[in-house]
Amino acid sequence: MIRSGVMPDDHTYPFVLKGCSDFLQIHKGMEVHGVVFKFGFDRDVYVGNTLLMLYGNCGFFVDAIKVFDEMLERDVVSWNTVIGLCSVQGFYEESFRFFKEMVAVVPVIRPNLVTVVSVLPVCADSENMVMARIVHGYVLKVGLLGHLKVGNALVDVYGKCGSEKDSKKVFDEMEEISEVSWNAIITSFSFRGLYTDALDAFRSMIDAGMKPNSVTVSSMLPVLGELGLSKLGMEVHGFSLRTGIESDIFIANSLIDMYAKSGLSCAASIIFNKMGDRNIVSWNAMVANFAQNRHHFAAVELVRQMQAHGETPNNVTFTNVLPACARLGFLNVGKEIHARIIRVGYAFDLFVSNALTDMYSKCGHLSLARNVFSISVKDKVSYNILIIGYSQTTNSSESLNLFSEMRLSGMMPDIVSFIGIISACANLASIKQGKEIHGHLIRKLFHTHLFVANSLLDLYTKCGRIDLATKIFDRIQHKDVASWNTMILGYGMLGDLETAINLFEAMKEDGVEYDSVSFIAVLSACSHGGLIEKGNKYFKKMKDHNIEPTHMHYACMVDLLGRAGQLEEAADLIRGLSIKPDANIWGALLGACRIYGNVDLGHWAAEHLFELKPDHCGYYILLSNMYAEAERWDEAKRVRELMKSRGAKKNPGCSWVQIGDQVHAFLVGEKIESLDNGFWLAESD
DNA sequence: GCAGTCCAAG
Repeated sequence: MIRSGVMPDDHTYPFVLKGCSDFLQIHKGMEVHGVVFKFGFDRDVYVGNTLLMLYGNCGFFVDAIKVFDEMLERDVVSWNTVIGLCSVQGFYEESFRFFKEMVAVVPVIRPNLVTVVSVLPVCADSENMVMARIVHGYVLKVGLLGHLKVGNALVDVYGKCGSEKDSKKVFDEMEEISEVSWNAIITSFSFRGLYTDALDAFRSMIDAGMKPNSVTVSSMLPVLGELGLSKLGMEVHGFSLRTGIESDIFIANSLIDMYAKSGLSCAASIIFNKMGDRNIVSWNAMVANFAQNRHHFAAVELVRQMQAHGETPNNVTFTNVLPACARLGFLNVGKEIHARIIRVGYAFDLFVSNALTDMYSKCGHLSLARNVFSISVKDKVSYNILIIGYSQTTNSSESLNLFSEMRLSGMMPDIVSFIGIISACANLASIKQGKEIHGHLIRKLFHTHLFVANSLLDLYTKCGRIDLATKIFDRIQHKDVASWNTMILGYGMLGDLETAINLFEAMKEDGVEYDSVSFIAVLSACSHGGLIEKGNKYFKKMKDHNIEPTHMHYACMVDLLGRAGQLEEAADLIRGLSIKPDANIWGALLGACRIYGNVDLGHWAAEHLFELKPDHCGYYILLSNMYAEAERWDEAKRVRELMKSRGAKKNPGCSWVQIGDQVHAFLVGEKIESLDNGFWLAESD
């Protein structure tokens, strides 16, 4: 053009600049900017707007703002562009400032539809309800509400700001509704955790004759997963296959999530394996699938594999894999991950730091958990993790301290916090404090919550108030397996074995499936009552319920046989085990040998216990006492010396609370030594 | 220029 002698004018430059902007040719663009400036064309509003877009698109945000500031004339496009740029950069406050300026300072230029639908998502991202209402007010004032896109954006923004009621109100008043509107209202509900409402909206959408699209499906699948409606999920899966949207990566990812949350781990794996291309979300969903469905090792392994596939773990990956480490007790893997988290800068992510706190707590390192907690941002969940963590240690009173600290820092305790402190009171056998909390719960109407009621059962049974526990138990509408188990354990502990066994039978009639703990409860009741036949019957019954006996079940059986004096049978049971016997099993045998004075078998059991728990003084004392009773003084002395040489420390004296605690812990399957040892220990010490 | 997938505590 120039070569042919025609001079470009102010109508030419916007096109040239637009070209530079679209192809991110910043250097060419700057050259043109120079020319424009030289000829004074930059005063032209169109030229100014294209310069703004050029710098904005090429990532030169500061230069873009400079252009905007220096513009002599601005139109609505200039304002909309600068608002859009701020929004892309995440400068939410600047977006709002420009919007407000536009409304107030510039009377000729009125924000239009484009402005509104640019600003509203910014309100949504920053969850700024105040700003959303300001924009909404403006929309009403200038009559923009009739526009479908404005309505949709409002429905969305209210949902993201946490007010599904406002979403619904806008939605109901909209003149025109599209699938986008339906999708927006569905996500509003699901964002607030109102999954049933989301499902209702989805059904209404179909009733209204609107066809769900891929966005609808990818928003609905997590809802179905949360509600555990895998059947409906499968139907939606079928729908996706028929309509050909199943190859959409969002859909595939949410299918993995839906199947994972419904406990259908294999179905999730099939989707994952079939996927053509995967992104980080696909891998994360799959890690979550393994972690949530108790394939903890596979979860850890998959994080390795994803890196072999060139994917870098992010904050979500870490929050997914840490619970798996916690459950496996993989402290060292957890520490490695922690180091990695610090290196890549995710340590300040709330979810990540909470997952780390929980990992350390579950691995039994409360002091490390506390370290993470103290240097991180905290929310209710952070406190709850530690409250629950300490509640299961000998330092349960720390739970109560944290509970007060949490309230002092202005956080409202929720159901989980209460479950934690009730559990702490139960471990402290602190009935007075427990009752106070119970009263508090009633005032808050939390007491009817199943998990809360179950922890109250635990409190009262541990404190020996089975009468109060029974009162609560009878009032629970839909008792779950834990409610029944706690009561069976409670009666078993009290020695009311008949009631314990009756409850076990009643549980089945109530339609509640037995779990592993139910059998521990009933077997220990049988062993305390010397009910060998019943015990054997229940032990055999486990197979019918597809429950693999664990160490604890075998320990109960050894205890059952041993207490009844069938020491050889108990020893045979141990010899025939396909798993390596643990301290509980040997401990049960040793306890029984002590009762019947069988020194040889006792010695055999103790040898294994010394190997498994060399620092534990109780076993040495027990064996030494047995030799002493058999008047085998030399051997008694030798065991005492062995104990000294290994540095095993005597436990401080046991109060009845600690004994009760050990008894209960034994019954519910904690790895604390067997019942008798607790009593003997107290006696020997 | 409006709608979408993965995340911690019981």
